[in-house]
Amino acid sequence: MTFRAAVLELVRRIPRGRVATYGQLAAMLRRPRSARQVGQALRGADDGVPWHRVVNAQGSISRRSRTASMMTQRIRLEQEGVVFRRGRVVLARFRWQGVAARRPRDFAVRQIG
DNA sequence: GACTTGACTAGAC
DNA sequence: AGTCTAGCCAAGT
Repeated sequence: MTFRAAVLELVRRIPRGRVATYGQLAAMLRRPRSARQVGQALRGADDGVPWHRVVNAQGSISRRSRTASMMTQRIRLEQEGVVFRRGRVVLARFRWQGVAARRPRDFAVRQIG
C-alpha cells in the first residue's frame, strides 16, 4: 500500500458537503509532516475521488497547476452546500471530523446537580 | 542511489 | 491583512 493509494482511499470517505485539509489528511494517515504529499497524491486523481473536498489549512483553494482554474473546485463545493467567506471555506463549520465525528458523546453525561 | 519537483504549512516579519 | 522562508518527504527521473 503506497502512501498515494492510502490518500485516495481516505479522500473517498469525505462526505458530501464537508472538506478536509491536506495536513489534516496527512495527520489522519499518521504522517503529520506529509501534507505536500497528499497534494501530490491528488494530482492524478480520477473522477472517482472527490478531490475538490480537499483545501489548504487556510480553507482556500490551492492551484493545481499554472493554467488550472480554481473556480471549478469552488463551484463544486458550493453545489454541495459548502459556504465560502472572503474566499475561504468556513472550516469551523464544514471541516470533516473523520472517525472522531461518530464517537459517543460522553461529554453529555455530566449534569449540574 | 542521488537529485528534482511541488494541490503544504507554521512561523516570522 | 499579506509575503517570505525553511523544513518537509513521496514519487518521478
